[in-house]
Amino acid sequence: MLYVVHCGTFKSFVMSLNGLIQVTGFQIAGDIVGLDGISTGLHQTDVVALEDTEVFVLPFLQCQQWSRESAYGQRHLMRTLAHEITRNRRHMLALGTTRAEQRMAIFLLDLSQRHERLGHSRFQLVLQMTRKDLGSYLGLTLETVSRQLSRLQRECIIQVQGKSLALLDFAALRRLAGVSSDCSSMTVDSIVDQKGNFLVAKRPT
Amino acid sequence: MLYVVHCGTFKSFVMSLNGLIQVTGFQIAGDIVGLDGISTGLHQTDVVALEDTEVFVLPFLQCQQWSRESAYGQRHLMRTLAHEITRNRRHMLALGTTRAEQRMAIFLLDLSQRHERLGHSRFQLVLQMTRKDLGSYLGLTLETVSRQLSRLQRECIIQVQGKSLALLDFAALRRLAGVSSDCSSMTVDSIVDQKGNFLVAKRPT
DNA sequence: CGCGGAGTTGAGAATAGTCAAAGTCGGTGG
DNA sequence: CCACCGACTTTGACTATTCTCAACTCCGCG
Repeated sequence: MLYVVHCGTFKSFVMSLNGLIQVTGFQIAGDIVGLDGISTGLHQTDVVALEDTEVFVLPFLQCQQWSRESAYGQRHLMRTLAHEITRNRRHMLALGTTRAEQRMAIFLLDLSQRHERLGHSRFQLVLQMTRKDLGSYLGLTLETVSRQLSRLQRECIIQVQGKSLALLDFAALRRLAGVSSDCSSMTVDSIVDQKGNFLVAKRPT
Repeated sequence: MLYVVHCGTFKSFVMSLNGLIQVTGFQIAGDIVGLDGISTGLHQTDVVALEDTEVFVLPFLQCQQWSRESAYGQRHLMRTLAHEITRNRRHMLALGTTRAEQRMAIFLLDLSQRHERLGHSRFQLVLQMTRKDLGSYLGLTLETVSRQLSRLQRECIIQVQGKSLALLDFAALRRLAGVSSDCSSMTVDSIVDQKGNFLVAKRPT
């Protein structure tokens, strides 16, 4: 099953056998839940609603049929999957190369942008997730999350009041995030070498 | 274009506008390169060969056609995409929840396992990537990578000699990795709550 | 009013990063 | 064939960031 979020917020997370949990994303209206199980029927990701929610249910079978019958449907499905992959890549980049403050800034900008795309304010939003969930998503402890938020508030970049949040200084946030927050505009193409060395050594004829 | 690796090793990485680079994976024989551009035709990931390599080229169009014409082809394509997603999720879990030592152990076990699946030794392998690439992949600096390898060697768990590597003590490696290395065996299904709260609040009729 | 979960804050510890120096390896050209 | 060069690696000392543990506060709810 796929689930298309109609309203509300979800968190999705993976769990390892030894009980470790990593939140892999937060889904709001328009997002799709359950992509990872699309072929096997088995989900490796769990999902929990963070507030009252509504979803549309989309059975895999129907999805596959749609994809087979219409070029548009196929294209759309693959685009969605590919988008999920690049989204995850960007998050990995954040987890692997940035510090707590920068990660937080990237997250806030991303959330704001998604809110805006839904027709809501980009300044005023609600953090439905707990600090712990947010920490897990960002690869930080809940204390570090709390401290970062406090710090951003002290510097008058945001204003936090429990779960409600106001973004006061986008310029500062973007500066902290590095330009990297909008790397979605990247269109680097295909198999290219950094230094002009060999790329694809040979192609079998 | 999709590229199926026939022999050799690739690294794939994403680059943010400000020049930060994160290696997102290493591909060996049997792996597929270029999935992220499958629908848009634009790749957000670059790929570089780490040694002499051969690849099979698979145009998107052909791929889509195959998928449309055969249920098996479609299933296979989606399975591949979904697998890529879960693989990335697992890596995110590692990046977000583990320490350097544990990450290194997980990586070594994973590499060994993939080698074995190709019919090679699971004890003896070659790290084609530089320490810097490996560090980038693991979200660590190259110095930390080097130190971790040295430490594992000092404890007689592995033996390193430049790029060639021998795994001496799998039990110890698995212990360090936590059981999490084989979370591929997880079959948790679908939308489930942690505490038995609501899951999907409502389903539109 | 008191309880409990969530959040904040502080102090000290641990982990990983930074900077710097020295060592290794492989390849190139004299 | 050997010396040298550059890229890669190792190691050490020091620093910065983040984690851990713990106390305390805030808020919603019975």
